[in-house]
Amino acid sequence: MGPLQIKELLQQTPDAKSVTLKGWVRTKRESKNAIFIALNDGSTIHNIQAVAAPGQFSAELLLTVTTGSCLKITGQLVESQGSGQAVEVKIEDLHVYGTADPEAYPLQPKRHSLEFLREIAHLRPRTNTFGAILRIRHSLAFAVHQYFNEKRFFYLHTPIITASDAEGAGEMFRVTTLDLDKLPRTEEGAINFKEDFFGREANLTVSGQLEGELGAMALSKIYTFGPTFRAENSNTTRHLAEFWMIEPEMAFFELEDNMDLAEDFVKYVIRYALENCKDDLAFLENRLSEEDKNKPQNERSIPLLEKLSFVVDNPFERLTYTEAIDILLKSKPHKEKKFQYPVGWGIDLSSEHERYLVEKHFKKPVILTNYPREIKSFYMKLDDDGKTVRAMDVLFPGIGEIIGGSQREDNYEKLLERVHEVGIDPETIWWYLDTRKFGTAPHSGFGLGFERLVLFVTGMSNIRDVIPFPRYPKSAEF
RNA sequence: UCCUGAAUAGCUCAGCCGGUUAGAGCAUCUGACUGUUAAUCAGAGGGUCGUUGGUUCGAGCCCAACUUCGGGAGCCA
Repeated sequence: MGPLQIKELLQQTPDAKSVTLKGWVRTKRESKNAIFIALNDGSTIHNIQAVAAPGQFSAELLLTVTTGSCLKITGQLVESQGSGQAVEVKIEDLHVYGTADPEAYPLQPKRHSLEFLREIAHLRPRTNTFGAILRIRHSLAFAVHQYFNEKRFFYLHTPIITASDAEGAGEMFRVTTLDLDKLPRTEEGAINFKEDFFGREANLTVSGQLEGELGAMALSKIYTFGPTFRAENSNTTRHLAEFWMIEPEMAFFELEDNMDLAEDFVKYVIRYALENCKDDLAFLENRLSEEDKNKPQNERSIPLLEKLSFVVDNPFERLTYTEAIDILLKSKPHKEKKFQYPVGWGIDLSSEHERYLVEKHFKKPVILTNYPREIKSFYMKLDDDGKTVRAMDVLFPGIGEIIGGSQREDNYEKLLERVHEVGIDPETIWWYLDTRKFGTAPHSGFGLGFERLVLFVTGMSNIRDVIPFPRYPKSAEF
């Protein structure tokens, strides 16, 4: 099963047993009586210190041990003579797997900007910051599956390629095998997609929800967790063209059950990270507070662990859209005309409004419900007043909307009416409408953008830094 | 896509009112020192200033376009 990793070795008792280390050099320090090599293999944020005696190895060999080079070291695990670490490895044999020319290797032992690291996304996982982020990302993904498994949800694999263009969740990436230089035409001159691979137009999915509902109407509780694609020309710190989405869908869940699940779920995965990623979170918290030292007092943020614990330990604030509008109308920024966009019943809340509610008024996560039907999707269940729908958005400080969900319209006639209203051809989603024809049931679900969750938990500020290889307009290098 | 700011050494930045040979810190290399902790001290090498065009006797600095990046907004998860 491979050699012991540094994470395990650091926990062992230093009894001079022979061990093998494999990893990448972070720093090398040479002194009169000893040569110190800090080695990291990504299993933990911590490095292990390996020590050689001067003259033990040739100068030529030592010259190739530079930051970024990869080594295999065998030696004895002993108690460290220096302070700063409990154990270290007394080197007996040293082999260089791969060198890293210090003049050419871009990661040197100094602080680099996140913007620069984005340009070298193939190497940035080797930094402390990205190592921590990627390990936390893994733990959160694992917690997602563990949570749903414990709650008896089934993991449903919804298609990545879809022929449905009715979801209305955004611009789509086209999938085709047609020769772009020689497009087949119909007699009318339009592109003839009958000759395309699927015999029709196809795209990358923008959401697995509609297929998720099909699963819920058979298995009762399902969730999806997969990549999602939006061809929007969005250039922000919160959007990606390719991102991972978690979408549970539950039969016999009403809006309140949906909210309970969303809150419980988010708290569970954050708690999992708090319990299982202590070292990485502590590193990121420290990194953030170092950054904060350069900021004026009033712009400093609360420490990361404190922020996460607060979210886990306190109930989310729940209120209706109508109540939220009332709060905004009575708010100071509205009275002083500080809002850029006008406030009034019927508006789609802009991020300044959401930020006011979450960050200024309630100072905690907020769940907004019962939005006007006009600003929400066709599949959301109409309230009895006919004006609002059973929608819910979970808003997080600094992130904005992290979850969007609703109770779904389960009445065939009402759903069909909405389909016509928003201009969807019912023929294209006949299979979706069939669920309301055959054994319809009240059901609910929501979607959570995984990267936004990772953004919140790591305290990072740009979504491009919480996915290994971000995809966004004009960027698909790696 | 819109608004706004930026682009100078490997990285992070400074560069005065347009004027001789473009500076610093970190990194790298060399030396000294040291059971060191992203060590410390000294020295060295390294850039034609994003691209194109323009204004000018003269442009890193002024103007225009383009490209890329940051921040904000919209769309959303």
